[in-house]
Amino acid sequence: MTIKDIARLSGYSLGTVSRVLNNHPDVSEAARKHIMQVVKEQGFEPNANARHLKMRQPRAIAVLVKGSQNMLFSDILERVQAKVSQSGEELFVDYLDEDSNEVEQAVRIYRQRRPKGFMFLGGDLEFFRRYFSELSVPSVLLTNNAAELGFGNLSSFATDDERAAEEAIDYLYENGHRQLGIIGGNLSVDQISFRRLKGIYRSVQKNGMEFDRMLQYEPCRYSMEEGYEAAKRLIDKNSGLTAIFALGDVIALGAMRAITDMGLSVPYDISVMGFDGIASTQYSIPRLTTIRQDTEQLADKGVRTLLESISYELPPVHEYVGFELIKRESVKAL
Amino acid sequence: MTIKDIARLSGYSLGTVSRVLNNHPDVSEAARKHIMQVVKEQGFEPNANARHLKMRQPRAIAVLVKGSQNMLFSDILERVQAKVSQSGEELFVDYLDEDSNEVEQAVRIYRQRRPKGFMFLGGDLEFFRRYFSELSVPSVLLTNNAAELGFGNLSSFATDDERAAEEAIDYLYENGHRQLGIIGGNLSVDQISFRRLKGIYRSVQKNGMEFDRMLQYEPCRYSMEEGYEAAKRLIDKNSGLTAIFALGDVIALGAMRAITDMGLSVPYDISVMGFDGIASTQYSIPRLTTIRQDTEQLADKGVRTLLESISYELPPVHEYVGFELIKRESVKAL
DNA sequence: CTGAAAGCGCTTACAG
DNA sequence: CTGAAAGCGCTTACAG
Repeated sequence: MTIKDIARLSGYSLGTVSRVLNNHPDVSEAARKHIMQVVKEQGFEPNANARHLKMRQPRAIAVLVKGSQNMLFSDILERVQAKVSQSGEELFVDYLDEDSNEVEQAVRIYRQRRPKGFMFLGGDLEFFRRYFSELSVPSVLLTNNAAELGFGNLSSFATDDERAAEEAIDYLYENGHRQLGIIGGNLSVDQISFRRLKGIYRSVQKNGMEFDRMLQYEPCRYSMEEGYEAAKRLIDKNSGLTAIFALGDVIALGAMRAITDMGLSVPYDISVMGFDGIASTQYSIPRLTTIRQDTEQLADKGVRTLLESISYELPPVHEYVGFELIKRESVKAL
Repeated sequence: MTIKDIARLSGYSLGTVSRVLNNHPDVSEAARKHIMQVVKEQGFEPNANARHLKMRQPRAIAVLVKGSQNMLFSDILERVQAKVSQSGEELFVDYLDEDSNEVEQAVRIYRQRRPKGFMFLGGDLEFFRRYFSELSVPSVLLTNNAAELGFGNLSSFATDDERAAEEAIDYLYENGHRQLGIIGGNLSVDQISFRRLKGIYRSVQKNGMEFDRMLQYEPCRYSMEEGYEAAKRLIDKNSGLTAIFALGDVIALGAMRAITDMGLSVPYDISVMGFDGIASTQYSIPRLTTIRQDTEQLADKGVRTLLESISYELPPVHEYVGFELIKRESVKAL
């Protein structure tokens, strides 16, 4: 079933059928009606490959997601999908490992499929610095700020990780905690955890606290499993801790389990705080105190900006969206 | 940059370049080497639209996932992706709402993109019965058994939900529980929960227990939030329960939170058991006793069967993969 | 082993 | 308002 069959069946020419299918104005009402009816009857849908080949400006927007198990990203993706499909665009979703090169992958996808825009859920600025110049279509990076890169076709929306982490530590400080442990991330590689660490230092200094990186920090990846192990290592080498700030909720969830397994209680022996605000933190026992990233804003601004910069020539924008410190049960006042 | 440019740059014809790109055997070593070098230099990738348009037998496999927040499906998807990309195939992933019609969506995708196979993560047999005949490419349904439908191009791999649920209840019975509550699913619509319910009834009868559907069952969707509410409703109307079996882990996690909020303890006042075996059940407090579905087997058999039936004409296969009852902390012996 | 040519299913100036 | 025709970037018989 091709457009040719529809032409034959309707008695009109190829061109007219195509015009009807593409909602061109210069076609008679009679033709439109008749052709649409045949299209319905046959359940015909134009072949996307042929269409894109011809149109040179394809409909699809590609989304690259770093980590398929990342609940924060699934949350954002779900919203992005709703908004994009509402605007009639097509979405092409691709998942990558947490530490693979999303920009190289985007370049590959660009050459193969010519999407008209890219949305990155998570991204490493180093990869962007090195490879992004090969990408000429409008793009948006979510959850990481790319202002310093200065690319003309790359916008970004993120949480102000530094300020958010600073507030987290301030909150712990206000609640009487002086011996803090930090788990998660990897300062040398990952800018996001680096920024959060920076905010942590700022609060530590501002409040006149001590911070011994050897004794109070354990890096780990963003998973419950690694959060569990990191918390154990940290507590093993530093038994004086009264609170642990995890750089991600899943890390925090793993840490709470580890603390419990060590015969300690959250929050009576050790308080725990997370970062992200994923749904399950509301149902954990105890409920997790965390910094909620505004996934709705992130998705909304991201999609709007991407769509706009596909339609018009616009300068890139780099914005922080609000975050919220959610006080729940996992932090105790000393 | 098209294949034409590569032809010009390398001094060979279009056809030869194409042959090199597609690894055809009948091309000289010299030509292959030279052309590949030019391709490398230019970072050229053939346009997928043109290729698929011409080849009529496209590379892509489409995966339809019901529910983007479903951790069981993300787990399976991650494995499916690894296996498929390892075999050099392309993957097209599309997410749907939990209750939207995946088969209609597949028909739409088929007409637009002509994938050479479909993989369904989750699926409603009613939708398959009504619409699947419009799909003529090899397909595999995961986590639900489609044997009764008898389609020649649809295989399926699933957990034997009935037996698994029966074992779950047996286990609760062996541990002294007689007053059971069940939450989750919706017998009238959803076959999977219907099968689990069937297994539950079987165990109940076999063990000579009582079961009053009004007082011992609360349907709900697969989310922590609904699990939370369902558990509350159930306990409110029936205070004698000693154990709750949730038809999904996320439901169970929500239920544990609800029980705790009611001032009760898991497992000392009420035992809780889940279904699925998602990773976070290992880190919840208490750790959740559950039925683990074998996502590795599901993904492996699913991908292998799909790939094979794309290459050869094979009769469909419908198999159950093993499951495992994981005994953890949320169930107490009475 | 290689080139010239047809054709995949569409869209869109160009005439009329 | 409509049709005939060119062409998007590829692949693959068909000759040689």
